[in-house]
This record gives sequence, structure tokens and C-alpha cells, in this order.
Amino acid sequence: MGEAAPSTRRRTARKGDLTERRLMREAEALLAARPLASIGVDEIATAAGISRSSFYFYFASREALLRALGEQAHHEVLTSAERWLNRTHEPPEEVITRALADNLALWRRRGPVLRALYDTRNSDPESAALWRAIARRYVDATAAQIDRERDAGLAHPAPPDARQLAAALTGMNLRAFYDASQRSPSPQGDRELVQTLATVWIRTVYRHGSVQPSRTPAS
Amino acid sequence: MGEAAPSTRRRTARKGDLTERRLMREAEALLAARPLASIGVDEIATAAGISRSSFYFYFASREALLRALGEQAHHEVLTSAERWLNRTHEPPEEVITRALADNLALWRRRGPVLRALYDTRNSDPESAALWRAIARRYVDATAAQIDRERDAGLAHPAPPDARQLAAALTGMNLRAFYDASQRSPSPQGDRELVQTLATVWIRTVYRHGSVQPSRTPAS
DNA sequence: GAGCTTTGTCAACACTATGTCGATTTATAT
DNA sequence: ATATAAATCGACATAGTGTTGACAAAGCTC
Repeated sequence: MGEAAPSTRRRTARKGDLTERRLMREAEALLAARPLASIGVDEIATAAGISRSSFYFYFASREALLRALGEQAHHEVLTSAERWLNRTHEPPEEVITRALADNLALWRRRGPVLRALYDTRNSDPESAALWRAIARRYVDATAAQIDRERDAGLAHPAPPDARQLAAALTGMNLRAFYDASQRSPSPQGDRELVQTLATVWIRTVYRHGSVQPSRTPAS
Repeated sequence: MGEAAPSTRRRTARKGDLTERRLMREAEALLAARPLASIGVDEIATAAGISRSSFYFYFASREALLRALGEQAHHEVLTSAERWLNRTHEPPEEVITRALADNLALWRRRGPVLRALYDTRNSDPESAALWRAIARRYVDATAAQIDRERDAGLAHPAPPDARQLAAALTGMNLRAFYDASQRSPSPQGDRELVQTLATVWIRTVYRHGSVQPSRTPAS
């Protein structure tokens, strides 16, 4: 059955590419419902319409597939963290709140993958490396931001090392977002969570940690 | 072979009790070196000097054994959290710093078990319940403390709900201690970590969050 | 479209690990 | 001493992983 052929670049119209995507899509769907450990290669393969052994033509293991999904999420994280790095003239409260909300949104979108990747870091070294790369991105961005605000005299000075502080704060976020992404999404609850985290960030990093917006009142 | 018998209660000189302990001891030792998932029942049984199938006479599964270890740690957590609840006249900085140091010490002592328990919460519902019980203890204690300090006018007032704030902060601790308990213990690094976390707690909870990390030199 | 290569598919196997059974041995109490 | 309870183990049955080799389907080249 031949119809109007896609003229020029029919490059990479590979059939296997389709199957590979289906595999990843189905895996992520399953992952949304239950932990990776409880999902068999069988299930993923069947869901994608191929036999279990065919699965191994595409991925070396369940973990390899997870890593492929993780790489996708990695890219989303990059852009998210990049944006966070962009200095701006807005008041800190808003920048931080927006960054946190963005981040929570990312976790809502890719939560299953991010959680699974995080959970596997102990049993699969490759996943661990990928996770570290992702986490590092955030810590770096945060530490840089803190240093910048310190230089500008807006943030509490050095004693707590910027990197360590950044690690603690992003660790808190990770934990909170991991959990939140498991609960059903509620705009109300999400806003509260972001607000709580923002409070911690602002009070910890900035001077006169008054969460009350702008114009510092006389002390 | 009778020697000076322990006179009265030679109650429960069961042989199996000994084996059970050995099982738990060896399991914890293995757990210190590598993740639970990579440890076979075989290894634990052999290390304790019994056959694999005999293992099941004592525990229904690897996870059941882990839970038994978790219960032990649970008790240590109780006393630790209880102490944290005891109100005192010392300045907040010291109370918090000491509580955090205590907690880190607990993680250093029982890290392998706590980490494994945390890691298994996704695959084993029973472990999840146990973990929640432990985590809850901390959140409750913290929330209560925050409320008390708020009533006393020492802490920032309500907007961030005490419980949610407590959850965020203890989440941060969990993450930090989990990681720290994997690194080789360094008094230097440990002190810095505690100091960093204490800074976050104090600045977040208390008013005028000026945290002098021990006599600030003139700048 | 005949022939060639690359790509994709799968059943059958080998391996590892778990948990269960029944038979048997070892300890303990009376 | 002997009955009972506690403890041990080998031999299954089951479930899941990853590999191999044989085979089919596309995709290209002439």
C-alpha cells in the first residue's frame, strides 16, 4: 500500500526506532504506577508488542532502559537549571519561588523516571553516575547563585561554605519533590510546599530573612 | 560438663537465639559493605554458619531480617528523639547543634541498617511502614518544638505550617545524613556538616537568625 | 525484481536466586 | 530414657534474567 511518499529526507525512518520509543513510553507508563524493581522485562516487552527476548535487542537490561529515560530527563533538567542560573533584577523571593515551582513541575512531569533513577543508584553504578550528574547541576547552580549574592552583599557571609549549603538545600528539595511527585497533584498543596521551601531558602541565604516581599523595613 | 551453674534463672538459654543474633550481626556487617539488593540469603546464612534453607527457620525473607534490624534502630531513634523533645534553658543554637550531632552519630552507628531500610521502602510495604514510623517520630518532635518556640515568641510566626516546615527540615537531614553515613567518618567534616545544617535550622526557625558559628573574627 | 546486507524477532537454553517441604538430627525437659 | 520441641538441611518447585543461534523482514544496489 504505497501512498504519497514523504518526498525528500526519509532518512532514519527505521522501524526499530519506533519500537524503541514504544518501549520507553510503555516503561515510563508502568513506572508511574509501581516501582521499577517490581516491573519485569516481560511486562514492558509485552506492552510494547514484542517478545521478552526481543527487548534485549534494544536495551541491555531494565536499568539500561531506565538510563535512556534518565538521559531525557537530564536534558530537561539542564534547561531548568540554566534558567535558574540566569541572574535577574527581580527580587530574590520571586526568583527563588519561581525556580522552585519550575522544579516541582519538572518532578510532576518526569517524577516516575526521576524517582526510579534515584532508587536504582545503589544497585546500578551507571545510574548512580547519571544521577550524580543531574544532582550536581543543581548544586553547582545554587552554589554559584549563593556566591553571587554574597558578593553583592545581599546574602549572609561565608561561614557555611556555599557548596555545602547548596548541597543541603537541594537535598531538601529532592526529598520534598520526590515525595510530592508521588502524591496526586493539588495546586493548593503544591503552592504551599513551594512556599515552605522558598521560606527556608530565603531565610537561610539572604540577610533579614523577612519573607515579606521587598522594601526592607527599618530594623 | 557442669561447672558453676548460673544458679537461678538459666531461662532462655536457647541455642537458636544465638544463631538468630549471629544472623543479624552478620547481615549488618555485610550491609555495611554493600547494598541489600546485592546480598544473597546464601551469604548471610553461610556467614552465620548455617545452610541457606535454615535461614528461613529464623526469618521469612531478607526483608524480614532487615526489619528486625530496623526495629532495633527504631528504639535508638526513640530515645534520641525523646531527648530532643526535652525542653531546656540552653540557647537554641546549642540545643539544635547537639541534637543534630546526636542524630549524625546515630546514623554513623546504624547507617547501614537505616539506609537499607530506607532503600527498601519501595519494594517492601512492611519496611515502608516501619520507616514511616521512624521518620514520623522526628517530624513530630520537630513540629512540637517549633510550635513551642513560636508560642514563646522566639520563632518566626506561622505562615509556613509547623508540620510542613518540620517535614522539609528533617527531610534535609535525612538526605544529608544518609550521604554522610556512607563517607568515611571525619570529625572535621562531620562538625562542618552539623554546623551547616544547624545554620539552616536556626535561620529558618528563629528570629534574627544571626548564627555566629563560634566567635566570628572581625571582618 | 534478484540477490545481498542490515535490522529485527523469537524460542530454547543456561544460570541465579528465592521460598517451601519433608525427612532427619540435635537439644531440652521431665 | 524418652517424648517433645527446636533446629538443620537436601531436594524440589518457581520465577526471573540474559545469551545464543536460527530465522524472517526490510532496505539497498544493480
